[in-house]
Amino acid sequence: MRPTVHDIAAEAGVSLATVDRVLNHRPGVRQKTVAKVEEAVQRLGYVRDVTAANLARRRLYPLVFIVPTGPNSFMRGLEAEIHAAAQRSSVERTSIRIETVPPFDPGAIVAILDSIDPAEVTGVALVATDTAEVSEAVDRLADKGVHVTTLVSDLPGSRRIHFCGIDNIAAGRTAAGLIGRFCGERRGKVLVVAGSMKLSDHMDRASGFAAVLAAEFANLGIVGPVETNDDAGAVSRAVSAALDAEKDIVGVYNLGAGNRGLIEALEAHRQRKLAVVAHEVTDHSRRALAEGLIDALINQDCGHEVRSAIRVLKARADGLIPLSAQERIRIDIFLKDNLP
Amino acid sequence: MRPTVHDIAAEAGVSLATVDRVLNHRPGVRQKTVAKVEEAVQRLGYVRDVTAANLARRRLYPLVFIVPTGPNSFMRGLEAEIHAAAQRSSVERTSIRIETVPPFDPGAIVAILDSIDPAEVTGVALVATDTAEVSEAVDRLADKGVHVTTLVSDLPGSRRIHFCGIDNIAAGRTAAGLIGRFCGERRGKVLVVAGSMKLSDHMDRASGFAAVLAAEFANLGIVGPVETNDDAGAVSRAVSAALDAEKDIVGVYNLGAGNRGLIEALEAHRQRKLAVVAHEVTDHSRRALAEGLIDALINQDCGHEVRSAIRVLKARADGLIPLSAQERIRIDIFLKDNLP
DNA sequence: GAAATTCTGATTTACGTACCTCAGAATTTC
DNA sequence: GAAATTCTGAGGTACGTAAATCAGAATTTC
Repeated sequence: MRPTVHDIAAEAGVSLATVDRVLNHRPGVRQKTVAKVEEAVQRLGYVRDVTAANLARRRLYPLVFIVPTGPNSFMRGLEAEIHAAAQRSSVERTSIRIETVPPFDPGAIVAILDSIDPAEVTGVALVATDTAEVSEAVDRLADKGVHVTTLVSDLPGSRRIHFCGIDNIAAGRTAAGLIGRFCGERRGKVLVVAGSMKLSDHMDRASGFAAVLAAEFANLGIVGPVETNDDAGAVSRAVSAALDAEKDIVGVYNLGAGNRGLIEALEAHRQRKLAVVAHEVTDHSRRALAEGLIDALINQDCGHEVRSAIRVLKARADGLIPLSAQERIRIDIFLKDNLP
Repeated sequence: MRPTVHDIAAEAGVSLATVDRVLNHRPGVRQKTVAKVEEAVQRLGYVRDVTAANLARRRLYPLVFIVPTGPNSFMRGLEAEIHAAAQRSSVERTSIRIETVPPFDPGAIVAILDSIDPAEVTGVALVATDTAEVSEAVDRLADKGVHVTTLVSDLPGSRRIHFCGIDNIAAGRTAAGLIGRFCGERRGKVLVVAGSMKLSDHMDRASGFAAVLAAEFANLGIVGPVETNDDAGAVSRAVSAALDAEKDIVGVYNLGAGNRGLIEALEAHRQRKLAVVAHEVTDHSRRALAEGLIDALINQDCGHEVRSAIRVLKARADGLIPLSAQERIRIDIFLKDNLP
């Protein structure tokens, strides 16, 4: 049988109240007694029953999620996953509020961050644009004792406690590895399309991609990255224009959103033999993958990301350090053959 | 505030004891009263607090895992993950016993399955060889009220409640998609190496691979599958022999274990340009991927599989139906660029 | 050495559920 | 309509922990 607080009270020769004080770092216990209790804990291998503790403590975890609005399918999927997590609130003792902000609008994010009351919120998860003002607002929140974790796109300089997203440099490298291998011996250029270099995830993907292409695929060069602000129309125009202008383009890597536009352009250039890699499985990209317009999709499971963010924020609220190995978000690669 | 049993007692105008009888399907309640209570549950949206319930009932989940012995790195990794899960037993209220059996030995599996006492075990997870005798032993256990889930390799005809593993047909298809694309315009053959066609996972991979190669890559044919019983020496000899005999082999797909042997053979044929795909990330395969001997690894996260098996068995023991979407194990693809 | 302060123990209630007993009400049976 | 049976309510204890109160012991202060 697993030992309880009663057992360690008996073992240490102190009362239940004292054990409780030591375990919960409450004052009013002599150093010598603390040592006795801790020794008993060690000896019996006591571990607190978290479920019983939470029951007794009636603990709640009020969390805030900040996500951009707009037609971006991935972000809408993310929001859906947050809603799904909110449905499980009663079971997980969370209470989740979703705040939406216009995309690419650091000011709006800052306004929300600054309006958060530390008495009412224990943790915040946000999809960040990587600018100094957002970073500073995150630090201000951290000062107030609210833990912040970034979601999908990181804020490397800030005091966020964790990043719930994929390693985007590795994602870019992977895209290069795929396109490079898909092109085989062919010589030519790869068109790189990005949303905004204000997003650290896009920056990272672009640099990872460029690095591997340069190092391992001497037969391939790069056109771009072209910035589109993740607008499908802009993506479509940019890709069409590039394909028309440069006849030696043999591959396309869309590292941002707006796959609808990418697909439109590809449909108009079906006769070109292109190795195409894009990000995120959505209804559109899934169809294009099945049809062979896109060769591979790199995906991050936003359900995992949301659940991971919640776990991390809850753990930190309880003063625990989350196991980073457990919380790693994987870079999923989908061909049409392993699409779920 | 989330409603409790007290609330629904008040709402239904009955006593706590009656609510308890209804919720736990205990006898002694008139049909009319049952309806009143169930209505109140609906109206207030009551959900049982599972943690409190488990606390009160001091529930334990004794589980048995059956895994093959032998040098197979993947199986050793699987066993390590089961041990890791056993470490968390006190938190998860499980008590996990690991039974090992010689690989490819249906008789040994049957013996263990038949020796399991339903009074002492609530669930079993096993790595199965797909033979009729094992399938029948699983059904006998199911009759006795012990839930069984398969792990890694499935037992399709049996009454196992769940398969914790990847879709191996899709895995084979994916391998074909990768090798096909990696080969580009080249013409030739792909060598397929398998462990044993007695394992349903190997069967499935082989058939998925063959189907996609035939349908989509007319330039490529198949040599094999060669059976090696997952022995590294046998794999090495088989690959070397095939590469020497057939000069038009342009790719190799090892769908079983024994990557050590595969790597040995590839090292001896470094001058050949081969698209190579294998399964499972281990120390050896990881190194070979980094060195470029292997182009891609298809992986299943055995940690996920073990944790999923535990969740499923616990849920079924409580009479719940696990969410199959949650429990899907993904087909991971690793290039050297996204290796964690 | 008395008073003030700090520490410790004993005891109690609570969290939400399970499960038990016992008495009394309601219903059925003869 | 009495007896037998079935149903329901009231109340309690338990699970392992948190948190509070209060009294008494130990220690410090003057």
